[in-house]
Amino acid sequence: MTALGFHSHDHAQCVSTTLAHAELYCAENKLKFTPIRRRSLEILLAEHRALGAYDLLAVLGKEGLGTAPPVAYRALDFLTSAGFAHKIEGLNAFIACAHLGADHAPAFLICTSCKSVAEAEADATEGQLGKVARAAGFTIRRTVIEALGICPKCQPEKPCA
Amino acid sequence: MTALGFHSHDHAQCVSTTLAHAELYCAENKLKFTPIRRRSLEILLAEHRALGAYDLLAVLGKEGLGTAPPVAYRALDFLTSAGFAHKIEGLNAFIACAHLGADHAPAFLICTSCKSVAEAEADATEGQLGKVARAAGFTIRRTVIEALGICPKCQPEKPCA
DNA sequence: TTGCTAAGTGTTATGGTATAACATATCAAC
DNA sequence: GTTGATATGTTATACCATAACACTTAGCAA
Repeated sequence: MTALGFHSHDHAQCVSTTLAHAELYCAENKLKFTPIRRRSLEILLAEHRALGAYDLLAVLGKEGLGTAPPVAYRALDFLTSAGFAHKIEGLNAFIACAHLGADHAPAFLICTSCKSVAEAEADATEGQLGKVARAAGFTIRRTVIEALGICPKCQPEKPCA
Repeated sequence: MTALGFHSHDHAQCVSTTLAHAELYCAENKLKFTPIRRRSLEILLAEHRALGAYDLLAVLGKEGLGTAPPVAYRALDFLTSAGFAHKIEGLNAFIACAHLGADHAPAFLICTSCKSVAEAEADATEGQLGKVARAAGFTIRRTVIEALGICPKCQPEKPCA
């Protein structure tokens, strides 16, 4: 279980391979990876940051792909349903999935200084939350696990670039 | 570590003792527990459910304590800062704290059927999230840990009253 | 081909959440 | 009683999200 997002990597490749996986996944599951949806995922992938729906919409608008809010929300609904993106509840914003394809319980480390977001796997049913839930007779359907704080690049010793 | 909220209890007493504790805490810390703030906490305490800011505002309004949104948000800011209430990010709603006074990292079990909310303690820095954060060199300042699911009363066998 | 159906898109309007900004009032400390 | 800090009143606005309906497109069946 590692947290992707705070270390450098070949970003162009990370984008293109993720898109390719999404393409494949849609083909296998008879999902329609339309231009708006594909482009929306590309836009999210372009950053390891969470984007608001209206941020996404602004980019789509510039490219002639739609200007009304439902355009963005529909694309985001599709991407989150397919597991290609997640919503960061603490920010009312969305981010491309870093572990594409798997049905998983994501956890996020969110830097409040530079706004970058790292995604980790956290099977909550095995952690403290799972223990509490079982003890209470509570059945977990979905978890929201987010840590707000300071990423390694933004630690006091080396301020964020 | 237990999850309060899904079992029955003496609610009137739970409200009054919590208010008394809040009163004491404010006196000790030179915080001003004004009528709006006190009444807002009472309103939240009256339910083991999360209330939206505008739900709270509606009640305050009926009682002549203010009708404009900032009234509710200021009261909620005070209550959350003092640790008397928490925001449930997944619901954009607020709930009275069940472990008043302690500076703690709350975790919530939220029933999507009857909307009741249980609060548990979850010191995230000791769990999986803490491990991931340390491995990534990330410093946690605040955590959002919420499980959406079905509470014991709402399990299929015994539908929610 | 035609026609049906399901899914996607375009658009308008509206609802729900949250805060900026500035005026006024209150209260404790000096 | 003046000052300064904090709280409140108020208006306006910004941001986040969805309802509802018209229209289009793709895939499939007769």
